[in-house]
Amino acid sequence: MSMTNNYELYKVFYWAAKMGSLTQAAKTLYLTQPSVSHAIKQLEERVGISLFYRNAKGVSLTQEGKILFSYIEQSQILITLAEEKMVALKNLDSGDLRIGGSDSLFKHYLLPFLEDFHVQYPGIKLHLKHGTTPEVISYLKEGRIDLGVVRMPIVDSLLEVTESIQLQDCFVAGERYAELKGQVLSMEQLMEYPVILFSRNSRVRMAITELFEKYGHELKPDIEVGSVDLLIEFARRGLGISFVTREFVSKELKEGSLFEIELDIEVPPSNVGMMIMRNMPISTAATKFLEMVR
Amino acid sequence: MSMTNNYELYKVFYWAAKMGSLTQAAKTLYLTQPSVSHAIKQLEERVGISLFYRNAKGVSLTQEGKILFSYIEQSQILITLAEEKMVALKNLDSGDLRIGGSDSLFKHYLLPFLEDFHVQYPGIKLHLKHGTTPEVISYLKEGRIDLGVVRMPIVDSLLEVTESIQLQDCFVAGERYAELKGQVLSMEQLMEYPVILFSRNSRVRMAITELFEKYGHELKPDIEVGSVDLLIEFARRGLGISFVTREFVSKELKEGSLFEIELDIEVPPSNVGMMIMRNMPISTAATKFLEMVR
DNA sequence: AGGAGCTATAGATCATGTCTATGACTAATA
DNA sequence: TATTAGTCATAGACATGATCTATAGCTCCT
Repeated sequence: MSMTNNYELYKVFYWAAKMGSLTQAAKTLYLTQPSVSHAIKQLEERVGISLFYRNAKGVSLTQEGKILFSYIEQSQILITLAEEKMVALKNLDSGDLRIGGSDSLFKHYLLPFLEDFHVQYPGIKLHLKHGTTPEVISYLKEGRIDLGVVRMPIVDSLLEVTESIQLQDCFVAGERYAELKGQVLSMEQLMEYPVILFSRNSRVRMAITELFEKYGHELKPDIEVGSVDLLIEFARRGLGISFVTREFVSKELKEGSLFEIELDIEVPPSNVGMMIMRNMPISTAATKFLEMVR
Repeated sequence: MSMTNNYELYKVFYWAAKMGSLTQAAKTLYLTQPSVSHAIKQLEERVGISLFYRNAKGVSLTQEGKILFSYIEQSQILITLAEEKMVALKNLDSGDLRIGGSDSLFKHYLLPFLEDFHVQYPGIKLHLKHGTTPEVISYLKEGRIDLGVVRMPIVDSLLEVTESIQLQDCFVAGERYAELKGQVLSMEQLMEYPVILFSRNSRVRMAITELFEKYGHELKPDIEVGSVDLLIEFARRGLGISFVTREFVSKELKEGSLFEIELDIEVPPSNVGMMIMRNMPISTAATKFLEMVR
């Protein structure tokens, strides 16, 4: 298929032409002069055209050699650029890191790591793609993100999930329901108040719904919102009792604008999971980021 | 200097990426699948980055692999174009043929060959560079022409000269000097008439001047012209006796507008010489042309 | 469950790229 | 003019490493 069947010869040709000397080319290529001489001879034989004039001070291209060189030069430059680019990617001087997850996890969990990473590797472009857990999983499988950050549990044989910090979800309310402070509510009691939940198909929403179901209750929210920020804000304004991740409202709990409502059952804690594709190579940037998170 | 130290690997990479399958790449490259697998593995190790995802139906590029491919693809395309160009040059579907010589030799000697050559190899561009013999020789040495066509003798150790047809120079005149028809003139007698010669540093001019000198005469032209056409035209119009190459005025001699003046000495014939550089590779086009001329 | 793809691995083989040593040549020196 | 110092070419030995065969492991599809 290829005329020469050895592209290595073009590298030798390139340097021989560029240096105007087989001896110099040999030095550049860390070869001996006879090797270069032999390589050029071979190339000429395979192409079937003389490419160089040999004279006492070195070599110079023939008419045909010049034509060949005009192509090969470009080709070699591209390879050099490619190699430089690869080194940059490896050194994390350049590249992309694409992470999928929920806005809340980005904001409340990942942000400090992202900041550190960006400071340390400013050449890496960060792409944050938010979506629900199933969306993030499919992004991952489609190769549109390098890693996904979601709430556990995840069961998918194609994914490799490493658990990160543990988070505790809980119900919180604002001053409006101050009478509940210090009390321990049953599920029935809780459900008498307006409940604010995250929108469907969120993992946290599913978890609490399932927990209530286990005890024979159907937890139906009075208000359904699409962001953790709204969940917090609504609770503060007294619109109801929000089910949120305790760690994400630590500021509000501390300053007292929200308080936690204790239940007579235990809401099981859940972990943050970092997902990557199983048995698939992972980019240098993603590897480095995962190391940082641990 | 080079990261991979084997550009051959890029060829394998290119085809593996292009085909999306190591097995298919192997077929394209006339290799076995393990060879390709091994080559890709090596490239990945040397670059230090995973380039492919391996899955059950073949391989697909990673993010980094895609970046590498964007460079390598261009590079490979250029090499392919280069190889196609080389084949075209070799097959004389493309290329240049640069010939140096005098206008008169082009017109009266080389023209039919040039026509034949052009018909047979229409893809080859012809460059005719006219000049005096020393000029043609220096063009040749500077590599600005592939071959030179001049009048013999040429003595230059750097040149390889092959003699071609023999030409006979002679004096001719037009009707104005009809009285000289049939006469045999001595040099002295000839010199009593106005003599028209080609401009200095032409080989023919030098030859006749030297011949006269040998007999103790100094041949000084009354008119000096720069082209053979003018030499002929001036003689026809009776401005004097021109020293021309007999073969170049055969038409005029036949139709009677010019007649040859016989001398009592013999003007030695001289050959046309085709010059190329000694010990220098010669282009395919030039080789073919030389073959045609013989 | 079985078959038909795919890629990976191990180990043997042998082609060929590379080396050393030397020669031939040219150009610029002494 | 002889010498020297550079060039590239050639020959033959050597060893690297590219390539092969054989085989295994895996995934998908029937």
